[in-house]
Amino acid sequence: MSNLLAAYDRSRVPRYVQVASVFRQKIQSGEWKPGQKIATLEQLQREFQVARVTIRQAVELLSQEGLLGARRGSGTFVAASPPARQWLTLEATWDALVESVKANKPKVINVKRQAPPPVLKAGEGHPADRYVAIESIQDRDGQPFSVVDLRLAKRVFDKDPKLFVRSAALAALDAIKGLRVTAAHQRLTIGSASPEIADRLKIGIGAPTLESHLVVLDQHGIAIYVADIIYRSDSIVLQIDLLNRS
Amino acid sequence: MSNLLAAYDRSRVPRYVQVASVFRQKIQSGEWKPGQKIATLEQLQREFQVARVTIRQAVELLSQEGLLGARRGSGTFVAASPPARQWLTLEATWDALVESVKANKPKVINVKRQAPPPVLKAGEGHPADRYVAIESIQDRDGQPFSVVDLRLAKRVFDKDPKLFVRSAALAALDAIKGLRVTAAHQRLTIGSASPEIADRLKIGIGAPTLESHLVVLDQHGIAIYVADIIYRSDSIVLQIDLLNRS
DNA sequence: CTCAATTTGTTCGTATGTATG
DNA sequence: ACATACATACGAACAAATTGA
Repeated sequence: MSNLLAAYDRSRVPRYVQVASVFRQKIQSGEWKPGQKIATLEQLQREFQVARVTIRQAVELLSQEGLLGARRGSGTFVAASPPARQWLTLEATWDALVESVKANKPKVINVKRQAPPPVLKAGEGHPADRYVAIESIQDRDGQPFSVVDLRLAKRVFDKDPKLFVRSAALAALDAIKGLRVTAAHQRLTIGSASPEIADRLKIGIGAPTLESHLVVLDQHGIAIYVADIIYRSDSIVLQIDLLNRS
Repeated sequence: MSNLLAAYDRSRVPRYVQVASVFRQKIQSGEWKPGQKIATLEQLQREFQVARVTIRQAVELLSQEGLLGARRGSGTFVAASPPARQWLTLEATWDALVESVKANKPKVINVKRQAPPPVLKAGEGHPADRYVAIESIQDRDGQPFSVVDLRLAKRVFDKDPKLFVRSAALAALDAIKGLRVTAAHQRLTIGSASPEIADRLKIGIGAPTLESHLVVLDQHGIAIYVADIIYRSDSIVLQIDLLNRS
């Protein structure tokens, strides 16, 4: 085994939190099965090269999350039915994406009728004359899972303002007649939550996020839809059919 | 402005680390430009609602990373040329993916001629008779960026064992004659690094990772290639053309 | 049933890190 | 830089519950 102590120090996260995140992963991956008794504190202490109290703190943390339960004299056990993770599937094709966002009812936070144009990189088309900005939060089961900062070409927005505010803009785009989408491109990266985002997604500041930069072009190569979408990183799955036979 | 103090407490990461991660994001996103003078400690202290020393600690952390520099009496400045991030683009179509991995020279850590079959979920095809396991690390510029845990159908592996060990297995798959790939599916999630992975990728334990579960089926629906690939989450971009007109 | 071994829970002392004013 | 308070981390010891011989 390699040098664990050096690994702990590569991060400034408290050790018991690091240990807890390893435990959590083991439970969620199924390496530790529901109801199973895990190793004793002493064994774990040796395995993770930390003090017993530190293991205890990690166990304590996961007990609060409902993933572990410790019983004095008998041992520590994985919960019989650990809280199931609610996965949210991100789609990687236009049709599937539009279909999946139809169910969304965004909470609109802010609408600016006159907004500065979005920053477009090479290959992201030409800017429209004017843009409208729409900020919104997407929920599922009352839990926020993404924050959307959208620039929409005003010309497009004006075709049906209410529709764009009431429903997911992508679905609205698809529904509008006489509009031809000729290119749609998504760029995904992993970032960390700013204070505003952390507040809106109910996650910690600096917690990992999945950031999507989504650009849609019309038949003239004009960027009519430019969104920066930030998802909470737990509970997000991206499914990609590499051969595109849907 | 919302309640920052509650947001800090949602995470057990030290405050100055949280503040530092916000600063880092501002620099990397370009909101704070190279060479620019940032706000004074007093202003930042008010904005972030933390003590002065806490801001100082965050600045200190980023100074060590070469992103900030503080000069007594004059202020704190963004580095003139912050260390550029090396982006690694993940492709979302078979052809682009195969093309992109051709340049990879994996460091093979371990090869097992007889390995247990991979765990296949619904829609991931049928298992082959026998599998070979290959563990490897992918580097770029001497920096490890991913760890691959691969199960390869033995029948396929035996067609050219050296090729599979020497080059990226996906490219090798594509190169082998008489093999028809009929489906290839990728499932991406965001996870956290186990001690082993942390050690191999030179990141902190529990640091966010991008996990790819990649399954390739042959003409009989047999899962001939099943890989679990773990990437460091910084420096990864996923490009998706939603309309597939490449 | 009793006893001893096992296992978690709790506390003490100490040192260092974090956070505030 | 200082004073203060609390969190983290370690090692060690002891208490309390459980188990099985």
